[in-house]
Amino acid sequence: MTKEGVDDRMIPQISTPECIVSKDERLVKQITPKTEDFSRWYVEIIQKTELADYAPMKGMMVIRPYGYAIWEHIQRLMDQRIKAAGHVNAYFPLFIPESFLQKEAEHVEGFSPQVAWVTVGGKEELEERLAVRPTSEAIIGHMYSKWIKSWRDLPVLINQWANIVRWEKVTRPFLRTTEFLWQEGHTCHETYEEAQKETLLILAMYKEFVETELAIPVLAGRKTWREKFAGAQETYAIEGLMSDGKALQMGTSHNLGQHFSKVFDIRFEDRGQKLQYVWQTSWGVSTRLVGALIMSHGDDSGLRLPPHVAPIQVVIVPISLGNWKETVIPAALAAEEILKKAGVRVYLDTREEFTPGWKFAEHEMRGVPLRIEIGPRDVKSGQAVLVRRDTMKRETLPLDALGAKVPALLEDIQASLYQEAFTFQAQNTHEARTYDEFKDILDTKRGFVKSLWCGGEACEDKIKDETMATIRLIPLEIKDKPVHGACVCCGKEAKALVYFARAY
RNA sequence: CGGGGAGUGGCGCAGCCUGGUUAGCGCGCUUGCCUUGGGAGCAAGAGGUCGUCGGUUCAAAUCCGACCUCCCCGACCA
Repeated sequence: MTKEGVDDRMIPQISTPECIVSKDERLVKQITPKTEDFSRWYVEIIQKTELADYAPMKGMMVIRPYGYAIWEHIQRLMDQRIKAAGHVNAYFPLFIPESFLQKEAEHVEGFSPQVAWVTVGGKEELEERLAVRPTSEAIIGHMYSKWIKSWRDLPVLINQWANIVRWEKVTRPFLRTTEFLWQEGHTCHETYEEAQKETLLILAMYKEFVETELAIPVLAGRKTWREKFAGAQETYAIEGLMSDGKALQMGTSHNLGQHFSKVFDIRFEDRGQKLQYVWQTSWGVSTRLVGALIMSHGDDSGLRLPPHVAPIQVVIVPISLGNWKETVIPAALAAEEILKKAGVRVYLDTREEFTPGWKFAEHEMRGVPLRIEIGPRDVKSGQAVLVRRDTMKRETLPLDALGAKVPALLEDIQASLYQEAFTFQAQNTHEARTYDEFKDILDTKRGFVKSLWCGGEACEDKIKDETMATIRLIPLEIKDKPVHGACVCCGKEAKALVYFARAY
């Protein structure tokens, strides 16, 4: 499929209407309502809208064309940003020798429970078993040590788009699967400061990306020691609040310090002719973002896709009445052409085996941001009926105004989806000063809980044990502004203001 | 990994307890007619090794065992 075009294969392959519609009722009835059972709603949306399907192996899924098209838009928009920030793409091997993985002690300890191993090649037992990459720091570190000799070789700014395998015990489509797709950036710098600058630059880039393109507001901040990436010096992340009140980590950016350069011997001669270890970063976002889209914007009728990443931005449904093939179709084709010229991903649904009403419900479920209805009445009056998926509001528009108006309308939908999610996040972020207050909020309201924390792991663990909530982030600004007050858990002098939540 | 639930045409289910001709139903699918402004109607068709493997039995969707997969609640999880 072309960048801005809509491939025919993007249209539904299997359709299973199961309901008779009366005007005032919810149209898409084959999905369990969100409020009734969020988990069930989530998996049903994925299957019925053909985003993905379960593979026969535990924890693995097939990303189907409609779901993959969303990922391709995410890739495209993210790749542009990564390159604009000076990075280049490369590809490293899927397999990593066990000895490489074991060089960084914390790294191997953190990942070993989740690593899949290759022990046999053909019929030969391998001398050294190979890890299927759970992340690529080790293999990339090895290569960097060969490539970097001088400060003139720095910085190294490389990204790769790849698949990753982590043997998870509990899996859910898109949110946590045994194999997933992601991008991982791996950079090397002359100084700690430069690496730190890169780490925060990427964090800001992720936040801007997710908010601009996915219309999901996120918090950005630092992770606690407990939640940090195995092998990193500091981990930063963006966290979104899903519409069931649980937080989702949507991207991480690590300052690796010299942890990996020391064990992989990545050294360079600096400007003062001294041998030094490089300072590194790594960072990634994954197909989990597709899960975030579903859980942030979806409603009881199905998906609501932000126009920037929607495989189909506009669907034109011709109303088949009377001699519609002679009257309506030419008008619909003209409208399609105008929209294509305006850069809109448009699909004209001329399938005759489905009624217009059926198509309305189907495209609604699949989250198409804007529907344009053109019928005999409209052709006569030279207009079309537009229905936006986010608000379900309809308006009429002269046919010759489509080219000018629709792109702006799509931007408006994008903005309103963001605004709605932002309001939700704001309304579900609460402050708690006492532990009783804290527990009450988690029990009755969920969402983010903003509280003071003493910095002790004992409190962090106790809160997790008792409430299932974890520290999602320490906001960045608190480093500069010391806090005053008591820890929400132990009451001792607090060191930081943090966001807690139950998380995926 | 622990506790609970489930697996029968593409989807949703009945049948199982109490084994016995041809495994049913709704939706979808195919063909034809007729329709189409919010998931139309009629008619005729196609589609199943009942999750897998093994056991009991003259006989297994049904009883027994093991395994696989999914869902829920925990434990674990950069």
